[in-house]
Amino acid sequence: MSTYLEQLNEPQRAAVLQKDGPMIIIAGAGSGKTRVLTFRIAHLMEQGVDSFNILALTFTNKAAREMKERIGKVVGYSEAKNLWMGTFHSVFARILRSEADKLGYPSNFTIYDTQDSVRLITSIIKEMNLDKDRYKPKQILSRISSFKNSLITVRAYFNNSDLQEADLMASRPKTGDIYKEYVDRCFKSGAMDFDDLLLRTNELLARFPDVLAKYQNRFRYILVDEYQDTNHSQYLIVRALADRFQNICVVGDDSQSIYAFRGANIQNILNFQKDYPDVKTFKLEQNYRSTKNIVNAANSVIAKNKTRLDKEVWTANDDGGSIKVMRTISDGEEGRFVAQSIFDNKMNNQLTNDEFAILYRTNAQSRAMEDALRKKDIKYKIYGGISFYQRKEIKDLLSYLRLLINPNDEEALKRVINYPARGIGQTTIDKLTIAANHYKKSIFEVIQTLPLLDVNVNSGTKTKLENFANMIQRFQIEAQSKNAFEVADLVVKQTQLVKDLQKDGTPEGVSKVENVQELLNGIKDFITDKIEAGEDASLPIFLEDVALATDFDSDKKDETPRVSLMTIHLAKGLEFPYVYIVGLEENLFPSAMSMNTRSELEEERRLFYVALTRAEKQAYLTYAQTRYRWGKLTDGEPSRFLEEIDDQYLEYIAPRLPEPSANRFIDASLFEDAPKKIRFQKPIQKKRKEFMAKKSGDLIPSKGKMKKVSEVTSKTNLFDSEVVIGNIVEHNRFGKGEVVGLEGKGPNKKAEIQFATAGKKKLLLQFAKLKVIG
DNA sequence: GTTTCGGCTACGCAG
DNA sequence: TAGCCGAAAC
Repeated sequence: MSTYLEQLNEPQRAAVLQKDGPMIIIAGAGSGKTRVLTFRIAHLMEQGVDSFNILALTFTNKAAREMKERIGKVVGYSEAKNLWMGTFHSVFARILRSEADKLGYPSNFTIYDTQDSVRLITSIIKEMNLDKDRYKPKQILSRISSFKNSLITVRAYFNNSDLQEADLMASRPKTGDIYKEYVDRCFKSGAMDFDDLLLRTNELLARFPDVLAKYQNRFRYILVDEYQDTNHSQYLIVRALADRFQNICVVGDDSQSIYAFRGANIQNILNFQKDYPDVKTFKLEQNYRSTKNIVNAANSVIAKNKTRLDKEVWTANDDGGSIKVMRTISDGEEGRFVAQSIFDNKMNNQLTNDEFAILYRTNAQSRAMEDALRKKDIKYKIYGGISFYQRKEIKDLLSYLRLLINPNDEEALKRVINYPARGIGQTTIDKLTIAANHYKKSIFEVIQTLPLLDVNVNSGTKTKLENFANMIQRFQIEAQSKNAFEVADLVVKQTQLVKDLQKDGTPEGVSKVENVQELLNGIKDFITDKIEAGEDASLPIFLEDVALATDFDSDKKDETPRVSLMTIHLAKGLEFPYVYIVGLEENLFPSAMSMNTRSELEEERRLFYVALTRAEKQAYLTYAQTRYRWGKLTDGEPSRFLEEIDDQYLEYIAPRLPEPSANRFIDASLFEDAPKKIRFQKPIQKKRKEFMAKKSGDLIPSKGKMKKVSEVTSKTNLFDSEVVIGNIVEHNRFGKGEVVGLEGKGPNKKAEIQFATAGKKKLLLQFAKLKVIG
């Protein structure tokens, strides 16, 4: 028996050894799921399954890379290289490229990102003379996206009176027309959006039985990770591919299904047993990641959900510390608390930045955290938000590259046709667009054949257009003999893109130039990496990687350790010793938009479950009483999720005020974001009010675990985690002193302090108003 | 045709 | 607060 099997527990081993037939692995948080998947694939290969016949669909490209790496260690890298492993989008984008002609697409089709899609829809709405306030482009796109994810094509839409009626009732009767135009324009541009990558794969497999047979035959063993987050479109692809051999293994955790908003259907995992009646079920319930306190607290919350598969997550790990709950007066103070706490934990426990993560519900919350971390000089990295590839200067350069690969790419063309400015304005673009629709050509084709067409542009503009088209064509010719980096470099020089950025001279301009440089370096790295791996290093592949890249994919290896900041959605699958979950307020988390239905609220609760189960050693939960939202100061109440955690796992801690500033009596930073106005508490339900009062220390706590009350004085009570031997502290009466000893536990914890003037004293931390100053 | 400025709106998560 | 869009000025 191979040695790796000995590293597994009983259910893990059983799941690895189950070779054929449909199977489902219900994997609780931190239950060693990746290890099982890895070993299972390695085991299949050792059993003689050709790596070429295995398809593994992961949630991120990074997960795929890491898994390949680990499998390589077991079975050898040359074998592992042939595995088909990646996200749905990247695997099927690759397959679609090789089959594109069957669907009438060029193999160099562009992948539109959300921004491209929104811009296209915006221009369609404008061209159709529709009210953009009624037809909000983002909303329309999300509706179109949900159509596509449910395999509702334009034709299906117009055959479905319910859908049309729904749009009519929503005062958006032209939704179907926009959908049709959007699909047509994408097709004409040789572009697929994210949803098309799945929809067109379905189309390919449905319309071409020989293609289906080919891939069924190739992918004899299929594994799908994070199955609870697959949408209908993905579900159908998997089912079609697995239909012949039925060797389908799905892994997931219904408690961690958090992507309903993009069409994920939790029923896929709940119904798997119905889809494959002879399915073998495995449950991984032992958590290896977190302390008992964290696991039990998370269990106590998720138990409130009704829609669940039966399972019991447990751990043999230590109890660990209680989960710390912190109330602050503002989002700014919340940030300072987190930064201070990270600072203290680092000092007291000899930790590095990368052992901490700050998780939030919305990207907008990162700012307060960033400010506080920067002030404390703590290095951090933000994941998500506006990614590198979405920056204007980067997208502009990428658009040139896209355009020379696929000149029909309308969104790319519109971005660069007048950037840097070359006298081709909106009026001209509008005329070209009309002509393109009329002649059923792409805009680029219209420009190329301008003399033959009846387009009302003056001769000066015609020359400018010709020059532009000639330049793109020159790039295309050069691209045939040059590599991706050389082409990009040429584009930068010829278009004078960098010169344009340099001329404004502002710090933003400088950083933009640096970004362009970084992109060029990125292309260089891409080429080196691919050539080393013996893979395709061409420009189209680079553009595809970029289009499907997530923030984790561009992780630099050499960097200094940093605190990770990200949304909870992004944190799925990750783990950190210390986790701060911030912004635990009603209307923020759970989100105000997710409180209308039970299922929405259950999804928010799963999201909280995901957040909590990221923590290995210690979790902190914070909330702010006031917060800037939409540029306004708003009041908040503590999140219901705080109430839902069984109280025995929580500890409400006191604010530790920031380090003294130059003026030791008045700390200016305390007032930076003081509420500009004081509002009266709005009437709230009794229970919540009591809860809030309790958590905030205004009432005497019934269970005696509340330890702190004062926020007004500059000195405050200190607790277990916050004072260590060697700390310099300050006491109201005794002045400064050094902590020379600690004894007792919890509320009885005492510190022995050598005061400079008052001598040695033993003080109960629970009562002594101390301030750590060094 | 290009640039700038002011008003409006947005903060829900993502491949 | 920021980013976007349309109007006005150049």
